[in-house]
Amino acid sequence: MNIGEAAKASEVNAKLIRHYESIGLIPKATRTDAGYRVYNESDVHILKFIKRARRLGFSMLEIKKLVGLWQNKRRASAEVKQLAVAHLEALEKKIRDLQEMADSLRHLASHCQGDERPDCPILQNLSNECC
Amino acid sequence: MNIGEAAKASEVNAKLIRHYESIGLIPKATRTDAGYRVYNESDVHILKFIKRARRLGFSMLEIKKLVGLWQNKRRASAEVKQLAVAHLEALEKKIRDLQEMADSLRHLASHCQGDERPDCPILQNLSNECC
DNA sequence: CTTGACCTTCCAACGATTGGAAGGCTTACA
DNA sequence: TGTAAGCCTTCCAATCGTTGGAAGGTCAAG
Repeated sequence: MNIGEAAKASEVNAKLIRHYESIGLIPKATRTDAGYRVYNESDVHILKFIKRARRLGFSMLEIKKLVGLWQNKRRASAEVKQLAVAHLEALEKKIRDLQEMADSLRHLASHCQGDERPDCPILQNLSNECC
Repeated sequence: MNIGEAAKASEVNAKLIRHYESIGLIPKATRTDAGYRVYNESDVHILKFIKRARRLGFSMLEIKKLVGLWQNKRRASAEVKQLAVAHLEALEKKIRDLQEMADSLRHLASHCQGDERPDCPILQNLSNECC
């Protein structure tokens, strides 16, 4: 399987696969005589694993650790859970932050007439010394 | 006021002020003979405006537009509101996405024993062909 | 006159991904 | 056998907002 076929099979962009190799997230692929990267089902499996972890919002560093734990048959599930919970808490914090922004903005927007007149509580708020 | 004083007054890092100038978000500051940037209260006001807009999650491009609208006394509040609502919707979408990630992860983590044994539904899920 | 605290510019990094350019390889078709 | 399309390769750059450092000039106090 060359990189294009592996990309199709894993649904991970070929460029991204090379990138993952360059940052050491996946091992260096073996090459054909012409220098083409060669992949097998197992490599595709790792790529799919990575893609799913990305969908859960894990960072590359976290995924590197997850892949390591995944491939270590003797890992303790506590290690995985700790990583997952830490990430979960980061996600929840980010959600709270965004929620706060959205709430403020919703409040401001709801008080703005949104017509042709210049008066605008949104700009007033951004402009105000207070708050 | 030199850049350090303006930074203190606006609570915007001096490096960031230079950066904002370089991307055209704020006008080029006048200089002393020695080349030092000079700021006044009005500049600090703009910087505070920018900082508050950042806190609401607006992008630099959006803030550039907001500053323009803010300084245009004849703007229609509808223009501001449109910008705000578009950003609000983007925020809400991001929140939904993160919420989905968090929900999935919470579900997985809750089913993981988190002990010394290797069995781990989190890794199983990431590894699975299905889903 | 020196020291330290400021200022200047330029260059680079973060994280994850995407894009392009320039060149080599493979495959299919005339 | 030639050639053209469509792969592959590497390298470099851009995104976004911010932060960091290096190397050098300036200012104010001791």
